[in-house]
Amino acid sequence: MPLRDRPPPAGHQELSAVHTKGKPTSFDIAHLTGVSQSTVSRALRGSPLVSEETRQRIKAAADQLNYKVDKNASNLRSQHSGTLALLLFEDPTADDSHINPFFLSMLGSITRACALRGYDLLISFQQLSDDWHADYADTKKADGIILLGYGDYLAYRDKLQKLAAQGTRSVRWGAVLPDQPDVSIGCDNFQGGQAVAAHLLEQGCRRIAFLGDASSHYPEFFDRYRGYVSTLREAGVQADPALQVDAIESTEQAGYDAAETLLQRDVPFDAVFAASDLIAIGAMRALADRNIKVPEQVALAGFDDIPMARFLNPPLTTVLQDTKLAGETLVDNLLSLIRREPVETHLLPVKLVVRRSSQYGPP
Amino acid sequence: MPLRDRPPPAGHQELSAVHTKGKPTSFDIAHLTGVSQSTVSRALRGSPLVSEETRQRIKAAADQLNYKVDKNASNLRSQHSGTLALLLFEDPTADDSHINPFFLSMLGSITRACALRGYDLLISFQQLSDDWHADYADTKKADGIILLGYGDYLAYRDKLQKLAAQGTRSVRWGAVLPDQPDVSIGCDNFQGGQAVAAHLLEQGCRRIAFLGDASSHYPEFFDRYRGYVSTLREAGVQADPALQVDAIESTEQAGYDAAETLLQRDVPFDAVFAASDLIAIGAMRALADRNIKVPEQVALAGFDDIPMARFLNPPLTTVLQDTKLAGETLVDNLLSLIRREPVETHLLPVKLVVRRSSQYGPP
DNA sequence: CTGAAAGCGCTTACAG
DNA sequence: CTGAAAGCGCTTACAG
Repeated sequence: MPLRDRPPPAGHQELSAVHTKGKPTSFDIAHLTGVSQSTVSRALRGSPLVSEETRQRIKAAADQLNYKVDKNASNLRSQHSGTLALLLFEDPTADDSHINPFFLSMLGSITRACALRGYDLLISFQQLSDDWHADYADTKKADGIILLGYGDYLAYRDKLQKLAAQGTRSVRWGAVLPDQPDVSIGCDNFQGGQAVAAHLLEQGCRRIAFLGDASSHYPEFFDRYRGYVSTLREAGVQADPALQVDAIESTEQAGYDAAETLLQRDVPFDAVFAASDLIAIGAMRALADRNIKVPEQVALAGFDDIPMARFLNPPLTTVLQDTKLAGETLVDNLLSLIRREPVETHLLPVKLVVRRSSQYGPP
Repeated sequence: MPLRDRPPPAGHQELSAVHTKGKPTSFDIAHLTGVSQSTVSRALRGSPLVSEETRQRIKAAADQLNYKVDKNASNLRSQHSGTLALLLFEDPTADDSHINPFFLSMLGSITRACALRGYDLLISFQQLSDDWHADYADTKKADGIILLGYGDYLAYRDKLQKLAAQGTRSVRWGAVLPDQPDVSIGCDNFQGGQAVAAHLLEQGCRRIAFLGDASSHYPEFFDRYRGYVSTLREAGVQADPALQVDAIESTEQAGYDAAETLLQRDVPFDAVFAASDLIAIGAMRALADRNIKVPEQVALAGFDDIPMARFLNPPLTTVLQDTKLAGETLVDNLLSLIRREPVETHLLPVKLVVRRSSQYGPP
């Protein structure tokens, strides 16, 4: 009652018949080298239980037959996949080929961090409305999930809860909040907001508008806003509610619209702090459309330091988030989680990058 | 001699003991619904062999237990993975978080195309020097591979050959060449080069420089170059070899350096056609550093239409590659290959996008 | 339409 | 250090 039709009857072991069909298996290597299949498996995975000489012979045979371990089989047996999944979620956008460049940078650094640690990366773009908890980890395609995206936190929060309840290992890029159900890693948005406000105050601005949602729906923007308010207050400047306009979508269009709204309110302002670079770009266009000069009439700053920020006209002052460190931190913490080690939330440092958009006078 | 310790002895079938340990399996669903495991498997995969009533019961039980098919097991058994792999290869770059934005767009559209067709996407960034043939397909983690990247074609050509020899199904984004070992899909670079040249001639330019490698090492650039030369010739303008400078790396720095080289040659030119937008951005900076005005003194055009092209100062005239269509075409053709259907190479249309960088006078 | 059985290609106790 | 066996959780002939 054999479980498999191979191995062939003894005596055939040295025959090259093993080449004939399909991809070679560990049994083929075993026949070729005259050891058991278990030994082949051990040797190839670097087990110390195999003698050096045997290992060499087995590796040589494997190379010769171009043998590769079948991951589906090894994953099934060992119950882990050596794969992480990246879920990039976003508000549904009309033009679907435009992803926020900041997330694209993150994606790059996450991919590299995974590769360096010997993990593969599955990637998936999801609408916030999708049932994205029900995926990779459940089907055993991934050992853990990295969540990345802007969106209404209160709307996807129960999805996070569900993920956690199912025991799915996940880390999320985002604000670090007191009562969150998951592990999150984010940059110090509060400090970033402070840095921008301090810089704009230094430039002599006093009526600094904020473009971006300032509520717990968008905690990252909210923290940036709070940092800005706190620094203004320390400087004895009152944050005028008429100078805050929502721009929830972190797109150029949302930024344009928010700036328009601000302009229509007809309250004076001498600076604009946009909650993201994309919003800043839209605001820049709205100001240009009204012939308002940046930085001469209005100073402008963004957040993220996406690649195009330095190529804008004028180049955009913004807050650099270290995406390389962020990607590595996300991956390392997820791997800790997978190994069932204790993990804490992290707050990564940010750095103000001053460019011409916020500086009065010539560069 | 049971192959598994479950199912438990008859009579326990209705017990909720199935919940107790780990993730549920198809056997758990079978016990719960009183059918065989085979039927569960069939029902869940939508086999017409199962009665509607049974299927409903099984689905309900599966939902209740939050059962998900283990992909490792089903992939192992059915010998396909429902996954494609994307290999993004690039010349080694110092700063590893900066990927060519054009490829990032492609990545987005490929990801979406995969999702729409029910496939998962593994992604991996590779150095050209790596042995990247030896990966996903061999280990059965992916059914096929999409190759994407700039690089020295002659250098990675035998890797393609090796891939093909191993029977790995793959498609590549790139130039469509006569004797290539694989299926490639690319945009009509020749026509794009023609369009740029025709436009610049129309603007009155006669001494049009070309920044980018013009050899079979970089077939895409070469095709753009050939399109440019052919259109010049048709207009009775001789392409001056002194006006062509290599910029093999498709980075801003390479563009800057190429423009510098051109300027040092001290030959007159009234336009620059950069083989990619990144090269054009570098050239723009080099020209600005010498106080040469674009477009007043030198018209400038790029290729790719990366997102930042329209935000440059001045906005960059360039050639739009339809990344959405490109991603879909790549995925569809790879799926055809996997189904062993005949597949041909494709040439996708391009579109000239005229912006201020190439237009004399005010916009 | 349904079930019992085989088997995908590994890893990992277990025994020596 | 090595081998024989069990078993990971499915899919898919095969038989009814």
